[in-house]
Amino acid sequence: MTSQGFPRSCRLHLKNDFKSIIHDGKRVQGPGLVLWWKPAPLGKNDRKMGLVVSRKLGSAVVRNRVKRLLREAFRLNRERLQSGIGYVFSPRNSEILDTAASAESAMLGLCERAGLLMKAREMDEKSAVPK
RNA sequence: UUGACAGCCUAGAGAACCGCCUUGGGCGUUUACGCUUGGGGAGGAACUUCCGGACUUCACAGGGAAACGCGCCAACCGAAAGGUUGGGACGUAUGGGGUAAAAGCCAUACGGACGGAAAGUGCCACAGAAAACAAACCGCCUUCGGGCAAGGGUGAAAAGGUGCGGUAAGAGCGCACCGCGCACAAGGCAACGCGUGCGGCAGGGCAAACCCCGCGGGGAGCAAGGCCAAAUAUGUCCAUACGUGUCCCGCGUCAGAGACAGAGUAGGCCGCUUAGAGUAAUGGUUCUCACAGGCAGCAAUGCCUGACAGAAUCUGGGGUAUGGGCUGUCAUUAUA
RNA sequence: GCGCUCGUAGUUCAAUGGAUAGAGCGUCAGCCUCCGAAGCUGGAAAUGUGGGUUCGACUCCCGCCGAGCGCA
Repeated sequence: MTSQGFPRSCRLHLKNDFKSIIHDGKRVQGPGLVLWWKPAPLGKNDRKMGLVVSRKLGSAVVRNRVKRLLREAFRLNRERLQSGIGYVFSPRNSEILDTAASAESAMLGLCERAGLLMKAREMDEKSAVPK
C-alpha cells in the first residue's frame, strides 16, 4: 500500500537539488519529455521526483494538467524505478502528454532507455512500449 | 421558429478504489515523523493588471505649483474608483411635413472622453487665384480712372443659404423666410431653453496639438515590511599553552577548544487568511444517470466530445473569454 | 504575484498627422559566364488586431493579442 502513496518526502523541492541534478546529472530525451537523473547522496531508499514546467508549454491550466498526469504516472510506477535516484522530468509538448496513458508510457520509455527500470519485463511489453 | 439587444440564474450529480494539501482529536514518540479518526480544499470570470481602498514602508513644519488623471446636467448607490436612472444639446439613419429643389421644423431609433476655438500659440499636405491676413486666376461692368464678387473650377473645409427687389455690373445694398451673434426671458433644481427684441453678420476646422478653466492629486509596493539566525570574516573578554622569570603576579606572542557583541548571507518564521505559501494541494481509473454539442440514420437509436479557464496579502469596480437555462423588448417566420 | 517596456517586408532599422510607407542584407527573375562567385538590371514582400478622434492615422486615444525585462 505504501507503494502507491506519494508523500512529500518523495518530492524534490529545494532549488539546489534541481540545480545539481540538471547540471551534473545525465539527460535522456524522448518525444515531448526530458529526464535528468542523478544518484542522490542522502536518500538511500527513496526515489525523489521533481518537475520543471516551462511557461512556454501553455496556459496555467495546461501546465497544471501535465504536472498532475506526470505525478500520477510516477506515483503508480514508483516501485519499479531504481531507488536512491533523483528524477527531474520536464515536459516539452503538452499535446503528446494529454492523457494519463500517454504520460505514463512516455515516462516509462525514458526510464527504460536510461536503464533505471527494474525487472518486470512483462509489464514493459504490456504498457510501456516506446514509440 | 430564428436573430439582435438588455437583465437574471447556473458552472453536472451520485458511487467505488488509489492518491494529494491543510487542520482538530486520539495513539506511538524527545522532536522530526508514523498510524488512526473527523472537518475544510479554485472562479464567475480565480483571467487581464486598467482604475480604487485597506495594509506596510520611505519622505514630509505649513502653503503653493508642476508631472499625471478626469470633464454636459440632476437625483440615487458607494469609503473611493465607478455604476444606475432620468433629462439636455449635438451627430447619424428612417419616416412625416415643407420646397422649384433644399434647409430650418416634427416624430422615432441609434450613438458617444459631450468644459473652453470670442485668452494666446501652433498646424491644415495635394489641388486651388485665395486656407484665415482677406484677397482676385478665369470672369462681369466700365465714362478706361476704376468698380464688383454673381458665375466657373479646386478642396474635407472658400467670408452665410433660398427667393424677390435693386444695379453699369454687382453686393445684406434693401426686404421675406431660415441660419448666426448679443440682450432680455415663459419654463426648469440644473444642463438647457419656448419666445421677444436688437444687429446686416461678427466669421472655418483641429484641444484623443500645446494650452486655458474647474476638480482630484506624495513615492513605492506583500518579491512591501518585520523577526530569528548557521557558516565565514571582524571586535571584546577569558582559561590554557609558550616566552621572560627560581616561583607567583605582571608583560608579550600564536593558536583556539570557550564566551559575548553588533552587522548580516544561506536558511527559517511572521505578514497569511474557516483553500492558504512549499517545485507550489484541489488529481487518476471505472460505473450509473442527467444536460448540451457533433457525426451516422427515415426513425427508434448508436458512437464521440464536455465551454472559457487554475487561487498566492485581502477587498470594491472596469475590460475581455465562454457552455447551458429563464424573463423582457424589437424584428422575422409559421399556425390559429 | 507585483511592476515596467516594446510590436513596421524573411531579418536589422527609417519615416512633422499628408501623395504609391523607405534603405541595407536576404529572396525571386533576367543579363554576364563553359558553369559558378562577384557585379549590373528589374520584381515580389510589411505598419500585430478591433474600434474611436481627424478631411486624412505607422504616428494621437481606448480595448484585446503577442513578445521581452526587472523585483526575494
